[in-house]
Amino acid sequence: VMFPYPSGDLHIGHWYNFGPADVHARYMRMKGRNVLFPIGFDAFGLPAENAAMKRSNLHPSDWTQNNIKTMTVQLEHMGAMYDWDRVVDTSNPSYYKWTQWMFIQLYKKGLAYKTMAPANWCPQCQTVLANEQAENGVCWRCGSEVTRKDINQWFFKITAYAEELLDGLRELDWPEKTKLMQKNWIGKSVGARINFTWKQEILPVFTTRPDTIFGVTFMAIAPEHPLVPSMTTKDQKKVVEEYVQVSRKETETERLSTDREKTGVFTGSYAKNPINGKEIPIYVADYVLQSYGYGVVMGVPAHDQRDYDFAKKYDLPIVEVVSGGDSKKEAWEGEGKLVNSGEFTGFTSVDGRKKIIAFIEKKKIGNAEINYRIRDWLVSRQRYWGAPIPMIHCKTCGWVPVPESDLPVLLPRISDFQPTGTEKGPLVKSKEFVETSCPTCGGKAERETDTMDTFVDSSWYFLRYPNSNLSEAAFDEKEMKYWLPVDMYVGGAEHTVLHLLYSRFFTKALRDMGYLSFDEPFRALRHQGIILGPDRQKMSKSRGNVINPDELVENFGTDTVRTYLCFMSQYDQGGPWDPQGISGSYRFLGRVYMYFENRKYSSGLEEKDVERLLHKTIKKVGDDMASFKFNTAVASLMEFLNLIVKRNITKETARTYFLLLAPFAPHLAEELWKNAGGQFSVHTKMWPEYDEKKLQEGEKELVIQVNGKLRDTLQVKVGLTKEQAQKIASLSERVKAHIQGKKIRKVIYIPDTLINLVTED
RNA sequence: GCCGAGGUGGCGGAACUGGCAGACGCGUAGGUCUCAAAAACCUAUGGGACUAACAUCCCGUGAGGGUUCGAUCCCCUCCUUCGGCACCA
Repeated sequence: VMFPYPSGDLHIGHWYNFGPADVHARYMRMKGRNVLFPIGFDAFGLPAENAAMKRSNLHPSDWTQNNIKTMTVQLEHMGAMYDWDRVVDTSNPSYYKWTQWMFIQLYKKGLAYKTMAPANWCPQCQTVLANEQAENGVCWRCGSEVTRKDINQWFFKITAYAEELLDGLRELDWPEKTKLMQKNWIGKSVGARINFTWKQEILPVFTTRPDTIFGVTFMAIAPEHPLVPSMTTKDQKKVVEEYVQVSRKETETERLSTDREKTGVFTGSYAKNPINGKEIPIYVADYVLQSYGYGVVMGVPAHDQRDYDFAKKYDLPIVEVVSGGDSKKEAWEGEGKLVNSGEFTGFTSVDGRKKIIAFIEKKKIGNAEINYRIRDWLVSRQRYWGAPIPMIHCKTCGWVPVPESDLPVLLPRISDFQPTGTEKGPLVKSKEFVETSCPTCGGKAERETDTMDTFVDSSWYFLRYPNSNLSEAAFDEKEMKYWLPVDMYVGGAEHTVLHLLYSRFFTKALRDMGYLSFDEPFRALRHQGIILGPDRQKMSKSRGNVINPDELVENFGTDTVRTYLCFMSQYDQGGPWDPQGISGSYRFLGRVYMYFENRKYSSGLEEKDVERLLHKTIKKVGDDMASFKFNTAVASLMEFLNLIVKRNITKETARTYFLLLAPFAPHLAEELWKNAGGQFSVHTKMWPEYDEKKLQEGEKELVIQVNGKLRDTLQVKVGLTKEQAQKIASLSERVKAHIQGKKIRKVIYIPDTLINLVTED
C-alpha cells in the first residue's frame, strides 16, 4: 500500500486503502505466495511545521514522532499482516541518508542541476512547488494562488526519460485511466523544428503541422522571450514593454485560462519564412508559452483556431493552405489537400508533412522533432522539515556534492524553523549548518539550505522495504532481486502524475546507474475509491461529516469494519458512507458465529446442493479476490450462509468456509477454525481448491421465451438437443397460450440456458 | 473547450461483455419472542393492471432512435454527474 503521511489520525480513507489491501495480501499468502506486506511513514512535510508553528513548544520532529506512535497503535487495530520489522520512516537519518545519496547519484549522472528559472511560488507556504503540485495554478497543499518567481532552483531531469516513461506504460497492469493520465501529462507531440529568421538571428519554432508552413502570416513570441527587447523597434517600445509588464504580473490562472481573448502587440520587426522567403510581422503574445518548444509560434490562422482568433482580432491575413474548411468561419484543423503551397500543392496534408520535413532537412532549415509537455521536476523547497540537499557551494569550485562518507547531512534541530519568505530556506539561519569547507579545495564554503520535496523521499521508499535496516547501503542486491519490483501496489488515484510518475523516473535512473535490474517499480496497480460522508460530500472536519474508524472498531469490531469496507461498494469506486450499512456486515458475522458456535456437524457425505454451492463459492471468492471485487466476494459468502443457515453441514465444509472467510474476518475465522479442531493458524493454511466437476449440475433451469419474452422456466436435464428442448418447451401451458395458432418461424437454442421460439408476425 | 469514467428500486450495489434485470446488503412493512422496548429471528418488498386468492398480463436499467429472435450490454443523437487536462503551437 502507499505509505501514509503521519497526520496523526488514521481516518476511514486509510482503512479503505489498507483494509481491503490486507484482505488481498492474506489471500495471496493463502495461495502459497511469500507475501511481504510492509508499512511505513512518509514523515517529512509541511503539516508538521504548520502544526508546530501553532504551538510554540512543539518541534516538527516531535509532532511527527508522536503521530507515528498513535498511528502505529491504530494500524495494529486493523489486524493487518504488516511486517513491523521493516517499517520505514523517511524523516529518520538512517533513511534520508540514502535519499541524499540518491540525490548525489543523480547529480553525478547529470540528472540533477541547479538553474534560475521562473518557478511556481506559493506565498502561503513560502516555497516553490513542482509543476505537478501547482494544480490549476493553485497550491496542492494549501490552495493558495500560485505566483511566478524567478529563483535559482534544483531540478531533476525527468524529461530525459520522457519517451521511456511514456513507452513503459504499455506493459503495466495499471488502470487504463491512470496510464492515460500519465500519457497526457507527458504529452508527446510529433512535429518539426523550423528555423525562421529575424535579421541574422535564427528564430526556431516547433510545429506539429509543418504542412501548413505556406499559411504562416505572423509570428507570435512569448513575453518572457529573451529576444523580445532587441526585437522591439523604437516606436513600439512603449506598448511592448507595457504588455510584457502586465503579463508578468498575472497569476498562473489568469495567464492560463483558455477562454479569454487572445491579446498581443506588434514588435515592429519582421521574420522571414525560410520556405518562401516571405516577411511576416512578429507579435508578442501571452498565449505563447516560453517553456514549451522555443517560445515562438508560427501563426497559421487558417489552420489553428488560436491563431485564427488572434488574426481576426488584429486583422492579419488568413491564407488557406489545406482544403476542407471554410476560412471565413473558423480554422480548419483537419486534414485535406495542400493548396497555395508552391511545389507541395496537390499532396495530401499527411504526405505533405513528410515531404516538407524532408525538404527542410535537406535545405538545413529545420528537422523532424518531438516535443513533450512534461517539465523537469523542481525538487528544492525553502522549508525546514525535509531532507537537506547534500550539496556545498564553494566560490572557487562551484557546486560540490557532499562526500558520501559524510552522509547523512543531518537536519539540525533548530527552534527557529519558520520560513524566511525569501528564496532561502530557514536553515540559512543556522550558522553551524551553513558554514563548512569545500570537499574539493578545502576552502570556506556554504551548504545548500534548501530541503528536498517530500516526493523525493517517497520516490524510492519501496526499494527500502526489503532491507529497511541495512546501514551500509541503500539496498541489498539479493533482497532486492527476491522481492522487487512491487507486484501489487494499492493507493489513491490522486498520485497519478506525482508519486507514481516520480517513482518510475527514479527506478529508471537507478537502473541506468546499475543499481536495479528492473525498469518499472510497480508491476500492478489498483486504486481505491474515495469514501464520502453520509451527506455525499467530501469528508472534512469543517463539514462535520467525518467517520471515525476508531469508534467503528469500538462498536462493531475490526472484522466487521474490514468486511463492511469490502462489501460497501466496488473497491475503486468508493461512495457515500451509510452509517446503517455497517450493521449488515455486523449481523452477517454475528450469524456466522451463532451458526458455528457449538455446532454438531453432520457425518458422511455433504449434501449435493451444499457441496455445489461451496465449490461455486470457492471459485467466486477466489476470482473476485484476484480482481479486487471484494464486494461480490463478501456477497457470495453471505449467500452460502443463507443456504446452510437452517440446515446441517459437515465439518469439512465448515472448515473450508472458514478458510474463505479468513482474509476478511481474520480474528473470527481463527476462532472458528480452532473450535472446529483446526491447527493454528488458519491464515497459514492453503486456499481451498474448487472441483470443476462439482460445480456442474445434473439439472438446469431452462429459460423459455416466445419472441424474446420470458414465458416460463423449466427444470431440465443438461445436454438436451434443440428438438428435445423445443418439445419440452411447447408442453408448457404458459408457452402454449402464446404460440397457439401461430407458426414457429425460428427457434434459437442455447444449450442448458435458453430457448426462444419465434412465431410469425 | 478537449480527454476519460459513469447514470440500474427508497438507498449502497449485482448481472458470465448480447440470453431470467435488481444477487447480496441497508431501509421499510408485517410477524415471533417480551409486561414493554431494544436486540435477534421469520416473511414480504421495482412500478402498475386484474384477482377473494393462486395465477396471469403490461411497463421498467438517464431521454429518443437503430441493429438483433433477444439490448443494462452494440451503434447514432441528446441530457446529466463525476474525475483529469486546460492556450503545449
